[in-house]
Amino acid sequence: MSEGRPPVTAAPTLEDVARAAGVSRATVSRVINGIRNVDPAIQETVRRAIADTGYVPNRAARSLVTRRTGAIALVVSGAGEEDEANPFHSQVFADPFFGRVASGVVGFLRPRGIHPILMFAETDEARTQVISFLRQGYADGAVLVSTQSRDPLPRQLVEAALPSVLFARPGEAIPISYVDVAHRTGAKLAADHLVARGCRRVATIAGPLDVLAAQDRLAGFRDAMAAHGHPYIPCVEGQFTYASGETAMERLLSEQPGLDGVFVANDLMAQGALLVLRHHGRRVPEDVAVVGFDDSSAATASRPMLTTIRHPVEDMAAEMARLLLEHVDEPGKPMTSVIFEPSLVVRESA
Amino acid sequence: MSEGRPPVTAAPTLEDVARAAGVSRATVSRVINGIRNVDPAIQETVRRAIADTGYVPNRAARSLVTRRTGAIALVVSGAGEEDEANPFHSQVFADPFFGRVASGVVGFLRPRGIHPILMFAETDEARTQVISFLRQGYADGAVLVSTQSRDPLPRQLVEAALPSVLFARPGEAIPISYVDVAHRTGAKLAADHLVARGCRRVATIAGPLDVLAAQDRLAGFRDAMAAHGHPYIPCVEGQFTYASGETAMERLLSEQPGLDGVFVANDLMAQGALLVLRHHGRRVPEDVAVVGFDDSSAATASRPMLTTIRHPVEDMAAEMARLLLEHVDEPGKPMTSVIFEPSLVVRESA
DNA sequence: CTGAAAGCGCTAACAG
DNA sequence: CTGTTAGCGCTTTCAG
Repeated sequence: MSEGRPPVTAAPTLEDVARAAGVSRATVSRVINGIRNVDPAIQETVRRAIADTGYVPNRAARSLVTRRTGAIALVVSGAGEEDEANPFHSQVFADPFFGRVASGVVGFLRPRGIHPILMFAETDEARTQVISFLRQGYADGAVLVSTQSRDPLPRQLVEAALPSVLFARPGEAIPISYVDVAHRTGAKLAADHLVARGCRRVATIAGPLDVLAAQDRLAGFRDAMAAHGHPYIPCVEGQFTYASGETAMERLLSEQPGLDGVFVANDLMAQGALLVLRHHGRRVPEDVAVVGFDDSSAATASRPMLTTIRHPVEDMAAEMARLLLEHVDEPGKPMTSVIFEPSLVVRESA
Repeated sequence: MSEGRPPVTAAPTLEDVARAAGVSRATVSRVINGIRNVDPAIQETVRRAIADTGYVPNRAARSLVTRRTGAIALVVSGAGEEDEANPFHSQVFADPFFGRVASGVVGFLRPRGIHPILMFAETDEARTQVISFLRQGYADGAVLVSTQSRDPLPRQLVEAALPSVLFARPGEAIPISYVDVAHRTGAKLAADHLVARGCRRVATIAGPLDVLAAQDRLAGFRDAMAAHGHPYIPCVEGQFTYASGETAMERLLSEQPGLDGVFVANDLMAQGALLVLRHHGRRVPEDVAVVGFDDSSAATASRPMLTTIRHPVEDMAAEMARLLLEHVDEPGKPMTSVIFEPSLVVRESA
């Protein structure tokens, strides 16, 4: 606008602002960082100078001295059947669960002006890259959602002393903070509901049993059913995917043709199961009652809509981010775990 | 292990490596950055020293001097019905289209050691934040997927001279690179198929008409049908969501009870439409043929499986990332557009 | 082919 | 309350 503005080529620096305001760099720095002890009048002058020059702080320079980047990584770790046409990250995005976690993290971080760096770590090489990436100072820490309990990344993060928080209890006992849901309580809710409905021949489709959550849901369900007088619950293992739900239901039906109730360890598999049930002419919930787990978008998208166990994934993810920020701000902070309680959502399928 | 390693507190710097290798910082810097003109023997010594000290370059220091961050932003811009329980980012993650874009971007970037920063820009405030964020040097540029044609962000990016590439042609004519698919060709493919099947009373469910892609699909479909001798094609506008597909189909059915074919502007809406059709006892494809668009996961998840128009979203996204990297490396590079050709995928619904 | 030296833009003591 | 002074760790001329 006026000729006072420097050519667009070089971005204005603190120095430029200081000169324009007739103060020192330090003073400008103080007002930018909201440190008090700056004369209100001068503050005003400085602010105007900032606006006039169009100054924007240089992040690299700042983090060089503060040793903080103000960024955090959202890493998804796991195994997944690697395959040219269907790489790991693509599988991850296809799972509504991941979307909810990401959404919760973003929802918490964004009002604080921070945006997550998205990383995937499905191979040893990728995991090494993640660690090295963080050590280079691309981010101050990581929130991690892992899809298998044998994942070595949590331990690697701890060993590298990188602030991090997990979604779900780690497979091995290591000093790291995490958030989780009371899977067994959720499974019990499902069992109680099925029994209350009058189901007598109940089976279950579990998740992949190398995932702790899947183990807990299965164990919790069996325990609760045992308490109701049902000592044996047939089980088929799935992979938490739609297709594996179909396959599992198919098998369950052939092995237990008389079943009248099934607890499925997640909604995606339950959706697949529903389809197979219909194919076989079983009415849901009249002939077979189905209870899912997660209350994901699949629960309301399927027909009949799923009765399921809801856990507050977004809230849990937000808490995970909150904990991470605490650990970043306060390196000595002791580890914590935050366990959320699930609840039963009754819809049409049971 | 040995007492030679410094206490874990301070990360080793170039200086440390140089000392360990008995050379200068400059030399170490050269071997790290793969600059030739370094004696092979010294190179070896330096490499060993790097390994011994566990040195990792400091990104902030590097980008302070290179003026490059080595990071790029993946920004999703748009409107979306903001609502406490269902914020924009959560809607985005629920759409399989976004997952495919993200997956394509990640697939391209990851082998190159770069990880995207995820940002959402659904309000003016958020958009300003995105610009300021980029100007601060959090990333070297942005790939942008926008959900509405009036989005001001593309222009803002151009004005701020920030390297960026769009997914889809911008709503206004501005000098910016983008990738897109030939929507009209895709719509024509659908029309041809429906006509070839013998459909005579055809209607369409369009996407939100403030989205260019939706406009093009509708116009392309109508043009092609006109060429086949069908001058008038009833249309109901949807929002590219599952629920809006249901609503739209419901309306179409009441207004055009005799229809025997429908082109739905994306798979998610088509999935909703399928459900309504079944509800009303119409067999698909026998009574009503349905063609979707996208070939997203919804296409194979719905029953019957969708006949749809496939476009290579992942490839397009990868190309978008590739273009961005080019623009970052070569600031003067002229703008380009890359248009991909769609194809018809015949499954069960038509 | 290698080293010395000059910053990149910012914050954080430390004086005043 | 404000200015001066050191660097943060790295790349990059410029000499040698």
